[in-house]
Amino acid sequence: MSRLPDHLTIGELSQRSGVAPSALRFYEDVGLMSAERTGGNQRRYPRHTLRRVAFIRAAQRVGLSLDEINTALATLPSGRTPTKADWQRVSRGWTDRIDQQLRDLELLKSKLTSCIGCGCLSLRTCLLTNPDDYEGDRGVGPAWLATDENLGNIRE
Amino acid sequence: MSRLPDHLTIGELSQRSGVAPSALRFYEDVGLMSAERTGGNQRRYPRHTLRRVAFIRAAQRVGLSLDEINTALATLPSGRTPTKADWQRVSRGWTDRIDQQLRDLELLKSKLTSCIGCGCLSLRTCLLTNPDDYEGDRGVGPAWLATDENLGNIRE
DNA sequence: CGAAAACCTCAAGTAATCTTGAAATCAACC
DNA sequence: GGTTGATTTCAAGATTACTTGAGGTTTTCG
Repeated sequence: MSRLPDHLTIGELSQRSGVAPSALRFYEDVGLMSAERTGGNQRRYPRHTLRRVAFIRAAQRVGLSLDEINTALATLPSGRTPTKADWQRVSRGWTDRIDQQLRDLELLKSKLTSCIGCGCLSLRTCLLTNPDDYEGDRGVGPAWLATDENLGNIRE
Repeated sequence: MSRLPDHLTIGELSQRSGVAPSALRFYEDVGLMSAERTGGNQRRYPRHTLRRVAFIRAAQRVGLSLDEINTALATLPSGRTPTKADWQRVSRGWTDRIDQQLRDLELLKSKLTSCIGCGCLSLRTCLLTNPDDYEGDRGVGPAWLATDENLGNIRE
């Protein structure tokens, strides 16, 4: 229980990271991590692998694909142990990314709110679906948005 | 061009909604929408179908799966045309959902920020991956977080 | 009328991220 | 040393949301 070995089995790493063994093997397959092996060919993970798994999961939560994570990891120096500065450089991008996501969500929310206000769900005015305005050739102005007749024919 | 027919072909609906024909057919397959047919079996969409497509895409942007969207649509009255109130009820849930997403992201960001501050990426302290705290039996206190030796063994 | 563009169905493929299962081996414990 | 639980590999399957292709029909337009 409290033995604190400096190598973890895949089961232990799974327990402690909350990532299924199958996922860990998968990460290895795609080159995101590696493992030492016992004489009997079982994986043994050095302790710092926990950090690597943390990195991967955190990056995923920021919305990176495994491919992108691989790329991000590749920008870390392979010759030497990454410094705090290296790590900060990489994770800085995440903060930016989160900020962008926050902005997107805020925008979506405000659009949705005005949609609820008018109750229309018009493709033209409610740009939930099309971030860029696009052409539709209906000749009806904004007034129709509020008319009851235009509402909710969603279920036909 | 400006004929404004009250039925659209799949190509027209695709153009105006920005959704590929194949996707529209797919939505029909999974029961998200329906279409009238010509004598020659081609789809013809009543104009309000645009709104339904808008609904679907908007819901997707809020993070709903097509299954969830189907469920949401099912809560709309099938006998009558949904009212503005019906529609607002449904989309209210979206706003809540967006708010939740915003909260999650803010939390993630603040955690990430403190992680960057210490540069550690410890599974225990940076709960990016595990929202709920969990047990790890290392006996080392917070102090190690700042030591250089613990940093960035991400690339082993 | 006849050609071209658009549409039809159905099956299969794609992409990402894993999970499951089978059959066999390894490690740990008494 | 044997039993049991953990681990191994490899192939195939799961899920979501579509796209692509083949082979054939319909619509439209000149």
